[in-house]
Amino acid sequence: MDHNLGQESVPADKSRVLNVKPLRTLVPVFPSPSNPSSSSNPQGGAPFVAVSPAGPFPAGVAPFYPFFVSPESQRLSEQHAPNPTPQRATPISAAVPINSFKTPTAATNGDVGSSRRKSRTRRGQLTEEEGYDNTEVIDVDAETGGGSSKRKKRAKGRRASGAATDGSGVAAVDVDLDAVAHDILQSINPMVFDVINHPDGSRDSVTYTLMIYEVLRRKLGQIEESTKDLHTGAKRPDLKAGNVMMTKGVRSNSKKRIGIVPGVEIGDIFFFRFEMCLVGLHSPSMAGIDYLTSKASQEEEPLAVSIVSSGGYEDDTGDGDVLIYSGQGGVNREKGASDQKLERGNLALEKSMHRGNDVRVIRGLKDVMHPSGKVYVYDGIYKIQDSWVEKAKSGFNVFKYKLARVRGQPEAYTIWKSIQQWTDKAAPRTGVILPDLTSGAEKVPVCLVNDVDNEKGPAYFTYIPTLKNLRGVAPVESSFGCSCIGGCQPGNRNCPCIQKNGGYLPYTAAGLVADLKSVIHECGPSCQCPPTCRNRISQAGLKFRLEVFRTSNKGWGLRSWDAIRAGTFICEYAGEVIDNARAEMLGAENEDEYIFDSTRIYQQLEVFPANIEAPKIPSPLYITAKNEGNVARFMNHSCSPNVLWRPIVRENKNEPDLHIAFFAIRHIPPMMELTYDYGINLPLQAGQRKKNCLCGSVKCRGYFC
DNA sequence: CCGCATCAGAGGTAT
DNA sequence: ACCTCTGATGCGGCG
Repeated sequence: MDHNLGQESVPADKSRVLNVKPLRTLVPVFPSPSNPSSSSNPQGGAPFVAVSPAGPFPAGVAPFYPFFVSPESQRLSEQHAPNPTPQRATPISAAVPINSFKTPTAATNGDVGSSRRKSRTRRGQLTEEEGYDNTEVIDVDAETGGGSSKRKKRAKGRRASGAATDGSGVAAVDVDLDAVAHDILQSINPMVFDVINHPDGSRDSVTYTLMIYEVLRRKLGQIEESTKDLHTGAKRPDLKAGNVMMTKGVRSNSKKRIGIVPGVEIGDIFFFRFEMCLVGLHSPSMAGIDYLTSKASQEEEPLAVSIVSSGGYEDDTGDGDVLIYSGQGGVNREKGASDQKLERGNLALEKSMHRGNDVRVIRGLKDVMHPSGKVYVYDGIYKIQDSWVEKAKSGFNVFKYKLARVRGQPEAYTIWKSIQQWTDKAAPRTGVILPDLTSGAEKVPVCLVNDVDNEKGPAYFTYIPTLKNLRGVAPVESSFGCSCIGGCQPGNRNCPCIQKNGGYLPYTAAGLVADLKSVIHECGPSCQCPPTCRNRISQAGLKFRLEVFRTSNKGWGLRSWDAIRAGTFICEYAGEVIDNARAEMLGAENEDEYIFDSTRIYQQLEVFPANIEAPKIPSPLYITAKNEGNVARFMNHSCSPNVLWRPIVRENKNEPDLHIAFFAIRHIPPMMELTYDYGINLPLQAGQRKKNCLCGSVKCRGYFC
């Protein structure tokens, strides 16, 4: 937590800054806090307060943040009203009609969004009751185009997934996937659809689309594996989730376009082909070449739009800015190999070359964290320089295209290449101060890097990989853990740990959090399952090759050499558990900038407001990482964070083992800073200690605690 | 650990 | 109806 208290402040006494030694004894040296307005912070009482955007807010507490306002209007409201009264932050019933879910009937989907938007606008002017009554609910099922043959009876009505959380802890046997998807879509903040349905994409629309896809995909996968023997469930959750999104029109940039795609940034990464489809980057669910037909482009000839290079055709080239791409065709399921023809994608590439058109390039790479899977890196705009025909090994003709990256674009694929070189020791990582600041305390080294200025490192602290809890925590209901000798199995309805999580394992097979549940119940000391149990994700230590680096204006920060998938556990907040009084004292006097305070309110995911309830955390948790801590102490604040924390309770007879775990909330490309929302203490008083926020996001609210 | 084969799939285009 | 640089899984070979 390297708050920068004004970059103008003078760095602390440099003589105290370490230069050698095991970094186990690194201790932070902070510029003396220049925030005089510290006042006592009466935050007692309220246990963890997580304000759902939909409220309700704690008595006497006003929302500090206009949750339901679009980024644009939000900026305005912040400019004009320092203490914004959220005009639209009215409570919304749990069941929100998804009135924007008109299935695009016309194949030319460009205008669908606008018509939908219009209806939404009109709706926005209705009174609250009218706006949320159910008369206009569109039955999602009635509109389901494909996959209807698979639909079963909806015995449980709209709450098929309710079985997962009804407290019985028993997963429903008869789970209707469409009903589950329906429920998830229903739980989405309607504001999100206003953003998504805009014909032109935006960063928000892309982010929301991907978040919804993730939740759908993981939920469907979770159901699938827990009901495997019953032949219900989607074998390919990625496809099923994508199909649902397409059918319901939950997608961005549905109109194909040449060149940049609004809201999709160079360097963005994807883990499924469908993700790129849903945000309008590359539509085909499998094919490598996307193109506009002559009809769609109103031209005489087809034109290429984007290509995915997945290495399937040996497209290797040493240069990160040049790509040799093979055409499509020449393989037939039954008839085997043949010559490729100048048609479809091949023809489109040819025409694009002659016109000198932009072509988007996505590079598919092997995902080192998940060797079976791939990661797709959007590498920006290329132009086709050359094309020719080659004889492939099979003896048949293959089209080849040489593409060169347009200059002046942000780095993307080359970052991956650099990291690979550092890994292979083919090139040194410059600016390394320490190769491993954990001194071996973690399984993976965490290097300390500064290629910005002359700071030699953070001040002394002791690196500890996990939480130190000297005082007992108030007991929750007694539990004695599970007896899953070989590890907890998805379908096991008798496992008490699975029951505590509502009938499903909280983590997917890939180790991602399946849900946005407020509290995660992991197996713990009183369980008989092995450390490799899938329900012990947060106990396995660091997996990613993290580095603590010097930011340009926020002191030290944290980032990763490895790409991090949304939903992945990153690390816990290690440190020393302290009590409320001590936390208040240290915090109020600005003696400790490394306090984690579970009572701080932070912006919840605005996509699923109704999904978020106040976590039933046994008691408020205060942790200081000033003298002892792990990598989490270096994570900076952002108002548009890419990381989120969740409380984790580990089964431990009468002594609940409470931890704070950090998860990625979106895909994070390598070397992008990891940040979470520190939140603020409530009630927020004028002049209360606040820190100026430097996150630079358009959603920046200006301060945090 | 790695490649290979298998196979059910999806959207979009072509017919 | 046809096409496709998927993605999960299982097998056999490799060192």
